[in-house]
Amino acid sequence: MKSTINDVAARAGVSIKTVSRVINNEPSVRPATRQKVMDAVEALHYQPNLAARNLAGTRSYTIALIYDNPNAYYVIDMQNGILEACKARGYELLIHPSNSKSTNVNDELRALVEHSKVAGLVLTPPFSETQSVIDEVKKLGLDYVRIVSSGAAEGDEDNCIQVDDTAAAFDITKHLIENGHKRIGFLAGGEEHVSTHGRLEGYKEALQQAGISIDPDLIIPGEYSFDSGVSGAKALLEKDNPPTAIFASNDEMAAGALFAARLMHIEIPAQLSIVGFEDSPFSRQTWPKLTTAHQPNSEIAKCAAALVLNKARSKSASESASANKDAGITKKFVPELLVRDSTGQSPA
Amino acid sequence: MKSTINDVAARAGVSIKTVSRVINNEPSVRPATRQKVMDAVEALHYQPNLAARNLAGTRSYTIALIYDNPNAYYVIDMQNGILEACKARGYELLIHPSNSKSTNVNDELRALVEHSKVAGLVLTPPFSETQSVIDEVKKLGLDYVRIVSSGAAEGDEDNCIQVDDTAAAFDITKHLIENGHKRIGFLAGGEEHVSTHGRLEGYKEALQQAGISIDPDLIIPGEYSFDSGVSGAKALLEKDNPPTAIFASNDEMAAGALFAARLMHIEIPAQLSIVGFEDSPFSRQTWPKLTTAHQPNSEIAKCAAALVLNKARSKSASESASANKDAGITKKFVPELLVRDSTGQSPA
DNA sequence: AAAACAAATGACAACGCTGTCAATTTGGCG
DNA sequence: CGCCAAATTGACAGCGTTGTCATTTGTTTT
Repeated sequence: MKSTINDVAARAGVSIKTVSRVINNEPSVRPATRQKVMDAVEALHYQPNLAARNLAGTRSYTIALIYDNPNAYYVIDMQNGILEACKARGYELLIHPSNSKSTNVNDELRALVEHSKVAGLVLTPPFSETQSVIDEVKKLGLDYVRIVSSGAAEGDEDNCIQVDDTAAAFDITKHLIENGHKRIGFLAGGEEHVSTHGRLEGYKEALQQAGISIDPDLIIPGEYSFDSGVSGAKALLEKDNPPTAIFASNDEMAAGALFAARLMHIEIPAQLSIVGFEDSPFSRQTWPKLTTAHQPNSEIAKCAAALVLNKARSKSASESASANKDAGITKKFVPELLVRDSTGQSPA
Repeated sequence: MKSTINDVAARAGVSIKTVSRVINNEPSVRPATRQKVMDAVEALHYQPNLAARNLAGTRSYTIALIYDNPNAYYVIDMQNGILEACKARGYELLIHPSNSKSTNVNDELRALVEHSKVAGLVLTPPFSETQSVIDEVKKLGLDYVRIVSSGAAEGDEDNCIQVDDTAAAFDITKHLIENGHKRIGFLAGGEEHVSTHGRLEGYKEALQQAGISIDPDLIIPGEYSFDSGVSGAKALLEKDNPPTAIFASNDEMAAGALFAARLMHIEIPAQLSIVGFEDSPFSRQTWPKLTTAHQPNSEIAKCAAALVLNKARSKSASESASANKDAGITKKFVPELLVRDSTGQSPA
C-alpha cells in the first residue's frame, strides 16, 4: 500500500515532524539526518498526501488556471506547460474555463478561492490584461502570474511573464523587407488584445528603420479569426496597388489570407508573401506552410506556473535559498522568426 | 470566513454527523431534520471541504481524464464536458495528458492511483480502445468509462459511451447519394482507430442500400490529418474517372481535400462535393463551410463523467435511489448530419 | 568544565470530514 | 401503557499532514 509519513519516520528513526521538515525543505535539520530521511523516502517511494497537506497546512498545494480563450491549441499548450511545472513540484492544477460574456469572472474567482484553498493563479489573455480582474485577484490576496503582451506589464513586472510581440513583429517585418518587399499589408487582430497593438508597433518600427513610409491604407483592422483573415486579405488584394506581402497578426488569419489569395488565383509565395504569428498547428495545415514567429506557449506557461509556485512557497515562513529562487525562469519571451514556405522574394 | 460542517451543525441544532448524512444523501434522516440542515447549509453557503473529504473518506472526490490525442479541439471539448459534470456533483478533475509513444501508460496509471486517491477514470480514444490499458484499469479495480466507437464496446457496454460512427457515416453518404452522386470517394482515417472502420462501414452500407456497387479504387487509406486529406484527394481527383463527391473521414482531412481541389481549380460544390465528420472548428474555417456530421463531444464527455460519478457513488455502502440512477445519461450518440455549403447536386 | 545560548528534534494538537458503533428516540403492537 | 425492534441521532476516533511549543542536543563562552 501507499506509504505515509509515519512509515518514513519509522524507517529513518526520526519523528514525523523531522520528515515533514525534510520534504518541505525547511532549515534546522542536520545534513546527516536529512540524508537518512531522504534515503527512507527514496526506499519507500514516499509521496506526501495532497489532501492531508491541503487540510493541515496554511498553504495549499493547488494552483488554478483561469482562461477564456476560444483557441483550443493555445489552451492545451498552456495547460500542458503548467501541468509539467506542477508535477515537478508536487502541486495540483485546477482548470477553470470561464466565459467573460456570460458570467462575472470576479464572482467566479471569489467562489473559487473560498471553496478550494488555492495557492496561486495563472492568468492568460484576455483576463491577464483586464484591470478589473487583476484588481480582484489582488484584493483576494492571491499570488498570481499574468501572461501578457509586454505592453501590459506596466509596473507589475514581478507578476508577469511577458511576450514581446513588438520585437517579434519587428523581426518578421524585417524578414519581408530583406526579401525586397516594400508594400507590406498588415492585418490587425482584435482591438481588445494588447498583443494586437504590440504587433502593429513592431511592424511600423521595422518599416521606419528601413526608411519605408507607413501607408495607413495597408493596415486593415480585424480580429484574430480565419474569416477576418479572408476578408482583410481580399480588401488588400483588390486595391489598385496591392501589397506584395501580407503580415497577418496570427496564423489563423494568415490561413484565411492564404485562402483568399488562392481564390484570386494568386501564387504563394511567387506573387505574394504571407506571414503569420504564433506557430500554431494552423501554420502547418496550410499549403504552403506558413512563415511565422514561434511563440513557445507551453514553455511560457511552464515558467508562469513555476513563478507562481515560487511565490506561494516563499510566503511560507521559512525559506532557505530565496536568493536564486527564480533561477531558470524566463520572464520575457521573444517569439522567434520561423521561415517556411509562404514567403519569398518580392516579385520585383 | 468559509464555514465548516461544525457551523452548519450548530446552526441546525444537530450533530456534525447528521449534517454529513444530509450532504451525502444518506438514508436514515428524518425529513424535518434534513430540512433544518439544508436550510442551514443554504444560509451559510456551506460547501464541503474537498481535502477533508478525500482524507477522511474511503471514497475519493476526484476523477481523472486520461488522454493522448493531438486534436486540441477534441481535448478541450472533452474537458469542458467533464468539468461541467464534476462541478454539478462537487467533484474535482485531474487532467492527465499522456504520450503513449514515450511512456508506458500502465505505469502512469498505477502511479496516478497510488498517489492520488482517484474515484474513477474517463478514457478517450485511443486509450479507450486499447485492450492492455483497459485490462490494467480493471486490474487496478478502478471505476471507468470508455468513450468509444460503437464497435469497440463489445461486452463492456455498461462502461461505455458509444458513438455510432457507422450510422452517422451512413447518413452522410446517403445525403450525397440523394444529391445524385454515384461515384463517391472515401478518405479513410488511421487504421488504429475503431472509428475508421465504423465510418467506412456506414459508407459501404449506404452505397449498397442504394444499389451502387462499391469501387475499391475509390477508397483511399490514410490518417486523420490535413496532409493525408490533401494527398488522398489528389489521388482521387487525378484518376481517369474521378468521383463527384468525397467523404473525408474527419473535418481536418476534408479541409485538406478542399485545399487539394482548390489547387486543381475545381469548384466546390459545383464540380465536387466534399463532406467531413465531427463538426470541429475546422469545418467552419474553410471556404465553403463543410457539410459534416455533428459529434457533440462536450455532451458525450459530460455523460461519460456523470456515469463514472454514478459508479463511484453507488459503491459507497448506502445508496438511496439506485434505480433511476443513470437517468438522463445518454449512452449512445449518433452524430447528426449537418448540411452546409460544401455539398450540392452532382454535376452531370 | 560549567553555564548559557543556539540549533535540532520531538510530542501533540489541530485541519474538516467520514466511519463505526453506541445511545437515544420513535412507532407499532400486545 | 409498556415493551421491543427499527429508525434516527450522536460521540468519538481516525485520515496524513503541518504548526506550535517544549525538550533535547550541540556549541560557545568564560
